[in-house]
Amino acid sequence: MKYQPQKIEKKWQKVWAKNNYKIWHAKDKPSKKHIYILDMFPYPSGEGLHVGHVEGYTASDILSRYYRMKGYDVLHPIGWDAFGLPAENYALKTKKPPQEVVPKNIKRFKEQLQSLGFSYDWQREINTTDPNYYKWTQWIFLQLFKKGLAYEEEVYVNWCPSCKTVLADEEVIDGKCDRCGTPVERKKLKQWVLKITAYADRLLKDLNLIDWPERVKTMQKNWIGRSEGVEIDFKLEDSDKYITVFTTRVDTIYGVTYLVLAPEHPLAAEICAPNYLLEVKKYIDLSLQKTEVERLLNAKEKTGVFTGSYAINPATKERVPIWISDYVLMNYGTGALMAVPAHDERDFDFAQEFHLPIKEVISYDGQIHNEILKPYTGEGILVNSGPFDGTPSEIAREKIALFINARKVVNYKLRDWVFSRQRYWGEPIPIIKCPKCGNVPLDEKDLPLKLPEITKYEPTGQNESPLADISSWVNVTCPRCGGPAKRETNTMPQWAGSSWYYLRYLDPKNKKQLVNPKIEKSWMPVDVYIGGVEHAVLHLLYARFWHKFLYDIGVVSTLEPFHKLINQGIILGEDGEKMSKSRGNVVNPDDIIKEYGADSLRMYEMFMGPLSFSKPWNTKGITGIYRFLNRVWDLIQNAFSQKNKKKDEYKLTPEAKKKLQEDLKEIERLRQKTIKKVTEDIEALHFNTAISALMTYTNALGEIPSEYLKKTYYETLVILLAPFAPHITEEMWHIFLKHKTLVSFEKWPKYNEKLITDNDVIIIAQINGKTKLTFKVRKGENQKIVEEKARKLLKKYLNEKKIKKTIFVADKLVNFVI
RNA sequence: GCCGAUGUGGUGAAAUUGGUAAACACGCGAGGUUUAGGACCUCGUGCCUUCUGGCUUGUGGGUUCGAAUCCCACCAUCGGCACCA
Repeated sequence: MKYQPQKIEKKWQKVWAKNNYKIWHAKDKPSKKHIYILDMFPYPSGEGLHVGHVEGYTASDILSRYYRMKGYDVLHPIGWDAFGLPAENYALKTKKPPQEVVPKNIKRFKEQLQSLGFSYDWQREINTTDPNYYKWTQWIFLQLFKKGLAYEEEVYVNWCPSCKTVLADEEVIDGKCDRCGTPVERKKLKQWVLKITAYADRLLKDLNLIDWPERVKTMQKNWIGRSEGVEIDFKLEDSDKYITVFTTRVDTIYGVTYLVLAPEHPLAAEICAPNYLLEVKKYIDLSLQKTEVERLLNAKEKTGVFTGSYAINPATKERVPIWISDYVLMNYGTGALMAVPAHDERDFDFAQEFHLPIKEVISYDGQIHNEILKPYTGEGILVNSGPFDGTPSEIAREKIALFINARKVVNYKLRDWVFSRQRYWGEPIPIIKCPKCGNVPLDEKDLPLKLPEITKYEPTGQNESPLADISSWVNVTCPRCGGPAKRETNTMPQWAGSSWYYLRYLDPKNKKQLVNPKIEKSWMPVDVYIGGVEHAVLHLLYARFWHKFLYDIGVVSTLEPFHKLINQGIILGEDGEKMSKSRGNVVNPDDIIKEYGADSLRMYEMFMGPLSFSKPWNTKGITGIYRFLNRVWDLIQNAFSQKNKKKDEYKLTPEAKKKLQEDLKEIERLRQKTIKKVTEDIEALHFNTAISALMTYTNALGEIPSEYLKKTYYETLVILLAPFAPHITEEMWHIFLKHKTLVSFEKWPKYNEKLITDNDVIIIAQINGKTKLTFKVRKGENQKIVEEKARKLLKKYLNEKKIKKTIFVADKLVNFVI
């Protein structure tokens, strides 16, 4: 009988699917031995599943199947992240409403996931666009609102003219929209904002509690961007007003030769001297029109304008000119800075451009330098700094801060999360805008606030969501005063639903609570979370923020949602380039499954290399795995089909008999070794080497006539292979090994460390650290005997030379230094 | 520029408590089987060589009896951030 994956796989998928996948269903209250293994849930796009999904999902499936066989209660759920721009844009493109397109895409994704044999708990399936789900997304928003962490503010926001909506900072890459690549514009708009900055410190600090890849932690650290410094007030000349600046380097205050305000700074126009006003206004207008891309393009060439006004340096009492320039960002620090051109590159460039003085105050060698060709940005000894001359930077910072009465502050690069979108396909924000009462939250009992079905869902581009056009939905009475009011028409961003979905899996049908606290406590946190690195500062940061908030209001019991994070690498096309339609190098999993079967696809992707590496696809490589599965199939089929095969040891020559005895001993050692290797490799997610070990074991089994091998040897292979290739192993277990049970729930074998090592060990014989030969001795053999043996064997190399030193490592090596 | 990761055969890679470098595959070569192709099976396959051995883990140095592995400097590739005061 030939191995026919197409037939076998369908057959076992049907068996597993019985009673809505009951066999994979996790208990609400697990036993102590439990593990929560989570995938980043897919966005059901129109393109269907790609091989990158398959990689991460196979890894988590192997883990889940392994831990089930180990006797764990395993929670391994899946669902759909279906709100947001991609689905809406796809709907617009195909001219069908999202309500129609999204379920179709989900259906296709579900079929694809099932065709791969993933052991998901489908009874816990969730969908972020289901009102029963987003009811709780809206509920979380209301809690944030009640705690003052969701607020409306007129801010400069990123506006994508193509997607016709505002974007969060995290969604802007190099000044361009993350979705469509259009350069974003700056617009001042009133938007809903979530106060993620209130959690900046904890988001940073608690990175120490979690087992995440270093690079993801670093990205989050950089994104949060904490820096300690001081705020200093510079009094304006001839006025009582102050300009407050932020600096991390108060030690350079004697080197301040001018101040700079951001063009958006509220005082920018106000402080301007009358005869400079025209110029200043022109500059401000011009810089506000620039897109972020334009502004960054010529970052090296500084532009700016003098206001004609001066402020007083609180340390030197000197007057310093006040300039305006777009190299100062309004949304960092105070939107104003003290410029120290001698010790800051940007200030240096600006000072050169406008011929402003450059004054050295930090010396790297204690000397004073007449000419400064390059700013020195490091620390050193203060010079030209009055009473602080000779003080090291670090100490000077403390002393000067005290001297001028500066306030210690901590600044973050992290900005509050712009949370409203002017688009249709998202969760409606549950707020009513009343002319009298302001923003009134919806009563919790009125949730979910359903997204109305409409015919015109194209974005308007008028800073409003298409929902604004449905007067029957928009116009309501104020729940507080009963007067006429309107609903908030903006919707939530794509990231809302995914910021807490891992909690809903625990209790997906609960109508009264987001999650039952008892169930939450018994499963959380997520033990292993597998997904792409592209979410490092988006989803993973937002989810941590919401989780910490939910912790504060008592909904969850853990400080962090995801204990261990694994990033799978990107699978590149055969040409080594990123897979893309335009390059024509996309590999479709459906085609591979059709030709080789899901088991081969799963195993190939695991065999390609370490999970976290980016690696190119190689269709030839999959034939290697396919051949392997065929070999396993034939091996086991042959072993159990030739009924008449008999042991005929008596026919063997004494030498052959001896060899057989040794081979049988060796294969038992290898079996033990393989169990150990596969077990440890799965737990460490080293699937590529686990598969190698299985191949080695299979090759060795093939060397020995099956009539001399006990059934256990083949069973071990099938069991160890089961998490990787669930279909073929289920079939072999049933058809060839004649079991009535499912191998998916067979007990994972244990190994015996004692049986792994031989009585004989191989000793490496070296001269001056170079290996010359190896020889066998009994395990634990006496040092003298081993050395003597080595000396004899190495005679021709040693030839009478004096041995200066001998290094002996028990059971490992002898090294003669001559 | 800053931060992070990585560098080993023709290819994907293995070996990380320092102890036989290249496991397991792909590819390639030879042979078998086959009408042929494909599939399958067997053997070989880091480089150089005077066949004795010598060399080899991005480059250069160091520590050590011994380094892919530890330390220092440099180079390259990938990813992230980038006028953040």
